[in-house]
Amino acid sequence: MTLDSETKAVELPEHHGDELRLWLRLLTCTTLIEGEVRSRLRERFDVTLPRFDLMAQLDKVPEGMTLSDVSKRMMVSNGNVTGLVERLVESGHLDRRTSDVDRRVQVIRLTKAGRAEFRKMAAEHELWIADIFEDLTPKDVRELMRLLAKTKTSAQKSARARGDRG
Amino acid sequence: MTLDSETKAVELPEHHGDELRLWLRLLTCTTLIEGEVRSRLRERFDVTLPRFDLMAQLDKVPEGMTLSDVSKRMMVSNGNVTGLVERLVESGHLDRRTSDVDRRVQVIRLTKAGRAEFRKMAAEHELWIADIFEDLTPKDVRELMRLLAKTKTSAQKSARARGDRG
DNA sequence: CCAGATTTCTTTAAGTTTCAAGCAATTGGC
DNA sequence: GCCAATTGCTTGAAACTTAAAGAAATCTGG
Repeated sequence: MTLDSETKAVELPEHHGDELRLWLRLLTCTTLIEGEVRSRLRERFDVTLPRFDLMAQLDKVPEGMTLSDVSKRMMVSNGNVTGLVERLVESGHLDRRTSDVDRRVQVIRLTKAGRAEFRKMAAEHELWIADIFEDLTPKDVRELMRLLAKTKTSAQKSARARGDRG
Repeated sequence: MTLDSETKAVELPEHHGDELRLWLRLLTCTTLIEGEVRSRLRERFDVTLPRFDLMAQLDKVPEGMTLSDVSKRMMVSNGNVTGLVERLVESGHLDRRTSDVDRRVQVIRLTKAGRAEFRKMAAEHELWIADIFEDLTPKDVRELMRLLAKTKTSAQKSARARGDRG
């Protein structure tokens, strides 16, 4: 933040409207896309977005993850994951077992059927996303990636500075 | 989308991973910021994000809005708004009355107390957002605004093309 | 005027989400 | 070995959310 000599008086209320508008636009974009993906998942596969997201996390790690890992990666609360996993185990998509080395820990994995179903959904999902972002040039995509990376870092810094633990 | 002569064979599976990564990054940023704002609203004002968002919509229109208007603006379902409004009327933040010209319609407004409380929260909220985006230069902000506008248009087009109605 | 379609809102069921409190297992210090 | 702190997960209450179905009011085309 550059201060050109004395233009910035101490009491001048700063102008933060631009950041606020940026945040609202970011939120609008995400809500819009999320709603679209949610609709398509429901009508095409009769699956909810949280279930899909959880399965997506597990697909990346064949050997499985603990509930805490999932919770951190998905940025949702522990209790939330407990319920989600319960329903996905119930429906046969997930396999759950207690860790041998630490009996507090639950390790969950995709079942064979769960993985097959996820892969099928993921393939289409990727096409939906490509379609949703179709108007963006490869350069736009790169530039957005860069700016969002910067945004993420900035937000994390701000969260850490506050204490992170409300 | 430019086709340079014959480089693009019909059967070539296209590469869509970049768009997917972009979507995940967008989602991460939003989730991160939303969680941060949610925490601060709770610890500072003991208010939830949906309540704050609803009040923000109403603050922009002193004469009030119908529930449908709110629903469209917030991009949430009708039933959702019904419950939210109910609780905010209960707590004295909102005023609700049936339209004179159309008895199906409910018009809601901020009460004096509701408006005062919202303004207080909004002022701090704006500072939080500025802090969260602090690392971004004014140019970054402009560029992000531009690219997100393009993203929004693209997503809306994609949604419309699908039918928008499940 | 009137029957059918549409719009606005509410209700219902199922699921998602958070926070806070609590339990069980493990770890670390002594 | 033992006690305190920590960690991993579950539970419970309240709120939020959606989709779908329903009720009430309005609109529309005979």
